Amino acid sequence: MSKELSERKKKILHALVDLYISTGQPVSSSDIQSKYLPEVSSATVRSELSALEALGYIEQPHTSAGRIPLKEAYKFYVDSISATGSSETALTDRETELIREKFFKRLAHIEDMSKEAAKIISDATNYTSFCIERSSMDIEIEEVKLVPLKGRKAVVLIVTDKGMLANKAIDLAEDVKDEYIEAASSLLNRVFSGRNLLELENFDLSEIDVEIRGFKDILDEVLNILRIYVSSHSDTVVVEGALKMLDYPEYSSVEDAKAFLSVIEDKDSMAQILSDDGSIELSVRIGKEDNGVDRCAIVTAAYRVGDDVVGQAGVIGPERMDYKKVIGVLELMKQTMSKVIDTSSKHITDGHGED
Amino acid sequence: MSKELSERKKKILHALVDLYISTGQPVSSSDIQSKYLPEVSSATVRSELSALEALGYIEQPHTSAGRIPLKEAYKFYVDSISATGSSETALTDRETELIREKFFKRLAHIEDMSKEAAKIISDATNYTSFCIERSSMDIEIEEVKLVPLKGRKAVVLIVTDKGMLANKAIDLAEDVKDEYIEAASSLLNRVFSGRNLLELENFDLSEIDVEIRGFKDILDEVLNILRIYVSSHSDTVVVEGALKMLDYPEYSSVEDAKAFLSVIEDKDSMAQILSDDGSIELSVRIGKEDNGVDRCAIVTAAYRVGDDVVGQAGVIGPERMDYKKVIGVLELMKQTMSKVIDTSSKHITDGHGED
DNA sequence: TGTTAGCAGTCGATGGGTGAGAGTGCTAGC
DNA sequence: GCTAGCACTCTCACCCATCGACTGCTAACA
Repeated sequence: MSKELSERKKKILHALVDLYISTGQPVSSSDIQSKYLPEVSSATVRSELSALEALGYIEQPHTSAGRIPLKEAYKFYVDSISATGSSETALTDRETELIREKFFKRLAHIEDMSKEAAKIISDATNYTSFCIERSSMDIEIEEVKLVPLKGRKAVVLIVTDKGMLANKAIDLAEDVKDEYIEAASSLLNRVFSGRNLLELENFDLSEIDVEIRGFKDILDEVLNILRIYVSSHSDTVVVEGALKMLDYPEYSSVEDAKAFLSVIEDKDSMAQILSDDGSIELSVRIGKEDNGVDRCAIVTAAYRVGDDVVGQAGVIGPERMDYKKVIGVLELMKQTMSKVIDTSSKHITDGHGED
Repeated sequence: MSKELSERKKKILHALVDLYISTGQPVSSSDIQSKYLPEVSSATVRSELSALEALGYIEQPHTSAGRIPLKEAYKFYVDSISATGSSETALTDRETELIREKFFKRLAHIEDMSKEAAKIISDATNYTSFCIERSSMDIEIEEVKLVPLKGRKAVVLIVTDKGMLANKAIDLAEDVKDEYIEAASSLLNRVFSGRNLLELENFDLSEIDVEIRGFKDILDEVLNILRIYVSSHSDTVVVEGALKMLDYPEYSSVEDAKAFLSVIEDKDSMAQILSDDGSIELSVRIGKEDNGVDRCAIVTAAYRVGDDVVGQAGVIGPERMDYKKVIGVLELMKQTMSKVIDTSSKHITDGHGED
């Protein structure tokens, strides 16, 4: 790929992508000429176009058709957007304000923040969006409580520095005395307090078997709760507006639609697809992936609190995507998410049990 | 609709639906004759067919095509299945055993039982399936506990007769003494113990304002937790295999597919669609609904524990559905679900908190 | 009266042929 | 280096003829 294109070639290439994004139709030399380059003739544009085709930027579906952009053309286009101070023409001030407002208003409840964020992004862009929360698992247990209930039941409470708590009702073997509960409580605290959740994965009870004696069952229970917690709180992926992709002619056949949806709805494959560019500020990937989302472009942005990346959000759509708008919205998301999380993480978060 | 069809008409109608279900193509007189009625000629079948058409059971897409079943024909077909001791030919013994085994094995964890059940049904039938859990809300609060944690935090535990528990960390205004906690605990118990969750919806704190004094905040918190619990634990709907519908030619256009999927994935509209025949043992609804799932058949079965309907599961598919198989699988579901729930409801169920 | 064979009629699906339209590449001239 | 003009290519939409699948009807038969 030759490093530098002439200014006119750049202009033409940019125009072609612009037109293709808005119409979805192959772009002809005269389209470009009349709307973007009135100072030259279409024949000139044509010769430039065949040069660009030789360079691998664009192609013709067939001889008598216009040109459509290839991957390289989109890359060039995205680069040229980011270079020229992104959010300049993408969103109007009014739109920006509206979206920003939504972010601040709807993200008040931190529990399903990623879901709400994905919704906002999908609504604003009209593409399928996703949000992935990287659970750092850098969570420390502060306190473990064993609370006796009526009957032979008890509840285990686990309090962490991030304020989360897991609880589970357990059956006790027999009616037990307060002393037993207290002893168990203090043992549990000695064993678990101050530990990081990650260490627990290969935690061996025998390390501390001097004292366990009658408490083995309870220790096992607690360990089990923690393991379930860790495994169920790995990265969570939320997808919103999956069906929006079907609005675009790229996915007008049911087979394609089905293939797309089955990848999109499988959290695991999504997590994997997105794992590559976890920490990249703003990543744009275009074109063939060997993983089922062919002919797609994926734009992701990481949001962070302080220096830590806590999640990513993004958009998945046809290659022919309104990159300007998408990038604009995602920039907005980054700013607001970081702020919202930062302010709300000071409060303890809640969890309500499930049946 | 004339009350009784001649035996031969019944046989022909049944044959027609059978053939149409398996091929999806309009059925011709000679198809029926050769495969189901070799003792008469196709001309005879033809005259019977036009009689059945006049009766409103079947129709011709166009003059030179075979007949396809109408709603009435499906109804007749389903009735004739249920009449002849359903699960006779539907599933082989081996299949039955396999499915039954799956039910017993995979439904061990009661938390996501409906999800698993839906999965099994969808796998077994190859149709989109759903499962709806009717949360009776007939839940009584047994005990409320206020557990102090380190710092200024405390956890509210609510234990119900169904074993569920909701918890939430709350901030206390200031460092409080044990006596305060104890007093609050006993007040909470006096106020809430023995109450049914449903009464709480329009519960007025002022009723008991004699004693609340310094405890108003905590009472509010608890009430709030309960309300959130009630609202988030209304009927839950799970859908599995939504994309399977797209395998059937009935939904080969993207528009149709999209319309279908957007109804299916909206829990509320699903809940509404299914609310009609909540307590019906086995309900089959075929054809035009004014709610978005056109040209669909919906088969639902209620499962119960004792006399209470605790949920429904079912299948949604093209009118041209393998009713024998579906009904067979759902029968199996009813039996096993009831048993599984009954045995496992003796244990207390757990809930682990979320962040 | 019910059943059957035979036949004409109807309609959808398929496939080749045609003409219009869109866009290009090439060439010659400025 | 640019441009006007023109020949060329290819798709798309349309028409038309043909084929095949069924039916409905009629007349004959038990």
